[in-house]
Amino acid sequence: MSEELNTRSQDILAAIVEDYIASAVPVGSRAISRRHALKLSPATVRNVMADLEEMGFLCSPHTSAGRVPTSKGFHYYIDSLLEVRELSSAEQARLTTSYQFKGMRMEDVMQEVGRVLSGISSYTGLVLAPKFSSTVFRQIEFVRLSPGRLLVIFVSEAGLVQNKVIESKVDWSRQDLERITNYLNRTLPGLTVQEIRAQLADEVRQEQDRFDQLRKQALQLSKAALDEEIEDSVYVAGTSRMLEQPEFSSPEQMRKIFQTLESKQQLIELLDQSQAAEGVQIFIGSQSQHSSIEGCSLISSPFSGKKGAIGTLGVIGPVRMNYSQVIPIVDFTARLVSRILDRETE
Amino acid sequence: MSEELNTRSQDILAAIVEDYIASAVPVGSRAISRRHALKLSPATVRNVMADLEEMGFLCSPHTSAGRVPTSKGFHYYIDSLLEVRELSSAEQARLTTSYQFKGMRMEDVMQEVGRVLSGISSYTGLVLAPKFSSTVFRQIEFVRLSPGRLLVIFVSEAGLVQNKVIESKVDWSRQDLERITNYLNRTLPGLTVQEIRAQLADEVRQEQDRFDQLRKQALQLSKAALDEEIEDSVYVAGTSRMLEQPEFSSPEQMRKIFQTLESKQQLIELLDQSQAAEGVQIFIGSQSQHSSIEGCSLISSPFSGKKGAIGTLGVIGPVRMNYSQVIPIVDFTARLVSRILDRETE
DNA sequence: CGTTAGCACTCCGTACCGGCGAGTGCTAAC
DNA sequence: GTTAGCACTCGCCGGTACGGAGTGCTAACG
Repeated sequence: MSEELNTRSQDILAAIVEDYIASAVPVGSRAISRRHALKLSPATVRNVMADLEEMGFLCSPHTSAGRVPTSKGFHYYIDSLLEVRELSSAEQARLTTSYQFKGMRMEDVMQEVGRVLSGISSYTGLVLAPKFSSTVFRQIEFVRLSPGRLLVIFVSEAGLVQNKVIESKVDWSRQDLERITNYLNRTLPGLTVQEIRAQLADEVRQEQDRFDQLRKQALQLSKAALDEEIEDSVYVAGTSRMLEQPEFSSPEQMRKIFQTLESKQQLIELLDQSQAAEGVQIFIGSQSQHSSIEGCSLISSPFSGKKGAIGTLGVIGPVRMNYSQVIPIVDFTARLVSRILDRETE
Repeated sequence: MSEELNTRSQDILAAIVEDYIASAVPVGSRAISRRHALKLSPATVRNVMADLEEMGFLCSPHTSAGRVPTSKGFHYYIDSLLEVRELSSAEQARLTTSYQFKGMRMEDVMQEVGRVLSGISSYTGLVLAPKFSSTVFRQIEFVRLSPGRLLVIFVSEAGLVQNKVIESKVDWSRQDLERITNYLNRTLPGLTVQEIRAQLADEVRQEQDRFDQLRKQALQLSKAALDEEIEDSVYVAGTSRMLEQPEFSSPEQMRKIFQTLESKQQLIELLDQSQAAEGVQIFIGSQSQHSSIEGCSLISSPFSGKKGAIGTLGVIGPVRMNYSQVIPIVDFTARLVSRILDRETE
C-alpha cells in the first residue's frame, strides 16, 4: 500500500486524477503534459504513467485509450496528494446563510441539511439523525391509543421528537399515566437514554423482592418505553443528482444505486461506519464491502451536541467526486449542525 | 370526445392497448390478428387501425412501425373498455397479510402502505398522510425548548403524531404550560382541527374586551399551536421501479421524474387533486398540467377514518401501466387503510 | 359491400466497412 | 534521464447495404 512515489510521479498522478474528476473520460499523456505546467513531454509522462499503471494506481480501459485512476489511485490521491483547503469566510457565510433554521422542527433541520448539502455539492446528501440511545432525555409523554396500546412520545434535549407504540398488558388509567409521566419528567432530564436504561435496570433489580405492585408495573412500563431502540431516521436529498453523472448511464447500475438509497437499513449501515471516528471520513468505491454502491464514494462526518446525540451527515456521489470541494463542505456542515444541536439545548 | 366506436373497433383498440401495456413496443396488425381470437385478417385490422388513428386514439411513431395508443386512446380504454375485476378473496388475503401493522406508529404504517403498494404493483407507491386540519384532536403537549421557543406536539385520534416549533413572546413557566395543556386536553378531544380553529377564533373575539391577561395569552398560545398548517407528510416508495420502465431510458426524462418525486410540494399538489373526489381516480400523462411527469399516470384514491383524517394513496408509473391490475389494488388498499384509521380510534 | 390476399413501399435496426484521431509502446538520438 | 519519431492499436463516426416488420393500396373474392 505505502509504495513510495517520487515527486514527479505524484504530480502526474494528481494531474490525472484531477483531470479525470473534471472530465470523466480517460486522460492521455498529451493532455497532462500540456495543461499542467510540468514541463515534461508526453513521452516522459507516458513512461511515468506506465509505471503508475504497473503499481496499480491507474488502469487503461483498452490500449490506446487514456488512463483512469483505480480506487487505489484515488486513495493515494486523497491520503497523500489532496490538499483540503479551508473554506473561505465568504463560502462559510454562504453556507451558513443557506441554512434557514428559524422556527424549524429538528426533523426539518435534518432534512434541510441534506438538501443544502446536496445543493452545494451537486451530489446526493445524506443525514443520519442522532441515535435514540445517544440522545439526552428532556421530556416524555404517554398517549393511550386503545386498551393496552400506548403511544410514547419522547423529546430529546436537542428538540428531536421520536415516538413509538408499545403494548402493555396493563390498561393504564389517565391518572396513573400522569403520575408516571410526572415522575419520569422530574427525574430523568439530563441523562442519556443509555444511562436511563442502566438506571432502570438497577431499579428493577432492587425492586424485585419488594412487593409494591404498582411501582413494579410503572417500572416495567418505563422500561418498555425506553428500552427498545427506536429506528433511526435517515434523510436523503438530491437523489436525482446521481442521474446527472455520466458514469451511471447504465440503467442496471443506476437501479442498484437507487435501491440502496431507498433502503433505510443499508444507508444506516453505511453511515454508521463513520460514526465511531472523528472528523471527515472517506469511503471509496466498494471498499466498504457494500457492493451495492459500487462506483460510489461516500464522504461523511459525525456531528454531535455537547452531550451525546451523535448523528452522521455526508455526501454520496461517483468515485470521481470533487473531493477538494466536498470535504470542506461536509466538515464545515458537521460543525455547524453540532453547534445547532447545542443552541437548541439553550 | 365521446365518439362512438363499434364493437369491433373497441375490441381492436383494447387489444392494442393491452399488447402495448405488456410489451412497450408499437403493436402491428399481424400481432393483433394472430394473438387475439378476433378472426380477422391483418388487412382488416389495418383498416380499423387507420380509422382509429384518424380519430386520435392511436398514432404511429413513423410509417412502418406499429401503432401506439395516444393518451386519448388510453382514456377511452380506461373509461369504456377496461373491466376492473374485483380482487379475488385470495388476493385480498394476500394484500391484507402483507400489511404488518402490529405495534407500528402511524408514520410507519403510512410508509409501509407505500412500500407494499409499490411492491405489489411493481410501480412507485405514494401516500399522502392525512392533512393536519382534517385530523381529530386527541392530545396536545408543549415542550419548552428555550426562552420563547416552544415545541408543540399534537396527537390525532388516529395516532398520528405531528409537531412544530412556535415562537412566543411570553416565556411560559412549566406550571402555566401544564395548566393550558390540561385545559386543552380536557376540552378539545373529538373535534377536528378545523372546528377547534373556529372555536378559538370565537373565544378570542369574546375575550377581547375583557381583561384577563393570562387567559388572553393562553388563547394566543393555543391559536399559535393550532392555527398554522403543519406541512403534510408524503411517503414515496419504490422509486427505483421507475428505472425499470423501458420508456424512461432517456436520462433527461428520468431526471425530471425523479426531481418531481423528490419534491414534496409537487407530490402534494398531485395527490391533492384526487382528495376531493371519492374512489379511485386516474390521471393520465400530462393531462394534469404537471408537465413534469409527462409520460406518467397516477392511480390514486383518498382514504379516511370515520371522522375526517383524509389522506390519499396511489401508484405512479408509466402511462403504459397495468391498469386492470393496479386499480383494484389501490381501491382495496384505500379501504384497508381507512379501516385501520378507524381501528386506531378504538 | 365488407373482407381478404397480394404487393410495392417505407423505414428502423443491424452489421459491416474504412478513415480519422487519440493514445500507446518502443527505439534511437539528444 | 529525457525527448522526438514512428509504427501500431483501437474506439468512434459516417456511409452503405440488407433484412424484417409493418403499412397503404388495389384488386379479387364471397
